[in-house]
Amino acid sequence: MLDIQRIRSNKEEVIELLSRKGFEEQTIVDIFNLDNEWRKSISDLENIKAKKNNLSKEIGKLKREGKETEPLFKEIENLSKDIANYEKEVKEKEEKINLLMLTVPNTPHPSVPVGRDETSNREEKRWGEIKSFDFEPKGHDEIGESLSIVDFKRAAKISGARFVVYKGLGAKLERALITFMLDVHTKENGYLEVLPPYLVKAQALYGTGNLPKFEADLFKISSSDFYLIPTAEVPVTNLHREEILNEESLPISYCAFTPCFRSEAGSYGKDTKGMIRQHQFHKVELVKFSHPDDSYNQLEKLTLDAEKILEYLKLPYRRITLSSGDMSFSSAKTYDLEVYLPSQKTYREISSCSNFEDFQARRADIRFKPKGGGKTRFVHTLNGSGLAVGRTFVAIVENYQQKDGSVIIPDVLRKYLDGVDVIERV
RNA sequence: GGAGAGAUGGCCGAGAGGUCGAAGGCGCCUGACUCGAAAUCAGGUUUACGGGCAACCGUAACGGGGGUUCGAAUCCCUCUCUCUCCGCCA
Repeated sequence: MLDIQRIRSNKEEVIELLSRKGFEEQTIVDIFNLDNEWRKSISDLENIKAKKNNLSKEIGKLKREGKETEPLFKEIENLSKDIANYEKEVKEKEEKINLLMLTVPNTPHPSVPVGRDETSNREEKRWGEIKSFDFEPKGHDEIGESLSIVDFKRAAKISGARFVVYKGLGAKLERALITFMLDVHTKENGYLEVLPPYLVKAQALYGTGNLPKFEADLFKISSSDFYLIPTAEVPVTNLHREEILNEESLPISYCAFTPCFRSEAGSYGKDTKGMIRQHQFHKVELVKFSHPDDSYNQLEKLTLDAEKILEYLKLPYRRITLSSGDMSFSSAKTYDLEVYLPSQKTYREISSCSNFEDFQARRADIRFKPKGGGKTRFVHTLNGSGLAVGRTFVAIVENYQQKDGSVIIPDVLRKYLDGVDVIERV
């Protein structure tokens, strides 16, 4: 949620910034006008209330002195009627404003390239060498099935499309990746591991900005008010909901492994084969709560922490800055990390690292008390995948495939796989 | 799932229709004393919103929502959460 003060005092600037995200001006104008009306009404309302409070006090005083109070009651009755009317008006305006405010996306940071879609994304760097194969590299789904480490057909039998069953060394490789990533982040990068609930209340999803706009992307439990988390970002960011943190404790860095559940509504026909786009996948997520002055520095660090995993695994990748139009609703700046997939001869997203500034903190009410005293301020929240485990699995299988259909295990993972250094057909 | 108890400021804890934004204690801040510190003494110490250049003024908040009343932390309804006991389960 934006600070409504920004709309009050810098309406034109907010409109311009949001237009970069393709957000229409009218909503901001509506909010601005409603807010003006609201302030007028609330001011009137509070004046009447003050009058009534004074009369009530007066009655108390007269009663104690044993004096007549009857004459005051008529006046109070009128004031009460006025109050009821104004209250209704104020409440209606508040609700309207709130509803609108929840649909306003975060403003993009000035460093974000302006553009309407991914064609305006800016490549920041490339790392690693793209392997040249002396054969036609296969897709991970084909390799995986021939090695019997994944099974799409049986997954479909159980759960339908966009699911996979990992088997044998496949299951073990997935598990190894999770442990490996968590080890790096907790032992080398200074994150505290948390293991949060996978079912959350709607309130948590409002906090991160997934609701109210993106209900269709989520799985909701029909027998209760729970939603399945689309990412660990939701429970972990809400860890400090409605809290006032110590300034000295910032930045707070968490990493969390969770499954993620996404309905993938509207992505029919996209990535239908293989494990790229699933209803359920695993992810190790990095989440930071930062001092506002430090958050862009923390974004760089967090992105490097995610890149480190790719570098340890020797997977070629590039970093891009998403353009204003390609960025998510809540984000002020996002780096995507894309790993190279030989079968597609292109880079595919494997991590998305964002600074939300105070957008989520405002929604979830996460603040800190400045050291020298003064008003509590909202923290900045950040998060990034470190990494999407399923897609890392895909990248390893494809990049480490050999002509005979086997897959070499990257050095750093072997100790997690009881020393297995290659997955071969049995 | 059944029965009961509870939720008050950063924390503990009083308050049982008006003088309560809320006693008292702890903590924290400032000052005095001290070479300095501890101890002691004095004062201060919630948040959000609106108005104001500001001093400050107003409104709201005692778990959330609603109600009774001129007036609610206090009475009523409801929801949530926590604790205890029983059942069930990993």
